[in-house]
Amino acid sequence: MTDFLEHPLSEDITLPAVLTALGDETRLAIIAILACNGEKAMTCGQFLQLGSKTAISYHVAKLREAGVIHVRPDGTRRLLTLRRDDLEGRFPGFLDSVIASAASIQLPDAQDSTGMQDAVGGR
Amino acid sequence: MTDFLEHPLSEDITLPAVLTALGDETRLAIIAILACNGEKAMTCGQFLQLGSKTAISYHVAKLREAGVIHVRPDGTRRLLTLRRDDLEGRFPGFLDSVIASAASIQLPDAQDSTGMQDAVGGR
DNA sequence: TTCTTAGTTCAACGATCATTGAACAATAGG
DNA sequence: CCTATTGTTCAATGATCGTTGAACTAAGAA
Repeated sequence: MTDFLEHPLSEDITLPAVLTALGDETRLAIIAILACNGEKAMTCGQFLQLGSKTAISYHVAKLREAGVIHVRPDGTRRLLTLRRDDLEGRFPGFLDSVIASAASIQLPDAQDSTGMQDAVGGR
Repeated sequence: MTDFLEHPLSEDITLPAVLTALGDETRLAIIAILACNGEKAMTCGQFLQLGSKTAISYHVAKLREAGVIHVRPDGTRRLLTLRRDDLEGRFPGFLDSVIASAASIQLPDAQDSTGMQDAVGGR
């Protein structure tokens, strides 16, 4: 596993890149879930409701490369956090409005019918 | 010219569609210019600095289909306006933050070196 | 009518996208 | 050691994207 995860510097985060990164239902769901999880980091595995292991890895990389999230290796896991402060500094008010609007979107539910089960609470 | 231009109803405007529509430098420039033009409508021809006639037509259609702008036929022209109220109703604060952030992006300048010349005023 | 202006439509093209499955790497636990 | 667990990488696939140029439509002006 390449341990040097590239993150753009705050000042290198661009609006088109962020908009493109968020213009996908899966990635929007990821940041919505991250946001309503407070400051706590989450792992890739907690998003498997949204797609295959490979797909999540792909989308997480997109969000990281755009500067939307930070990814920190922790053993075999990756701890994901929203880059709230960096985004607020670059595009004031933007992330909050996106999160507020995205929160009302129904998450693509997993292959059972028990509702969100522990989609947000983690496991 | 098909005179029935399809616009999504306000309640059918989705966040992923809007984010995707704005995740392109040319389209971001279009809405930034529209925004700093106040309430006044603009025509496609006023954006030819940003690309060919065909390209502008393509991007304007994308913005319209996503619900970001309204397009009204007026003779052979199309009068473009931002759907400010509809977007504010659906995603409060979103458009303003995007416009504020996009305003500081340098517009792709035309093929001369005189700066922005009449980038906003049209030709 | 003819000519011009404003914009659309179409087919083509190369580029990027999102997904899949198989293989792999790295850590953790027995 | 062996074996899960967690996540990445790769090649392949079909879909969508953004641009181009040519042809076209619609309206206005001479």
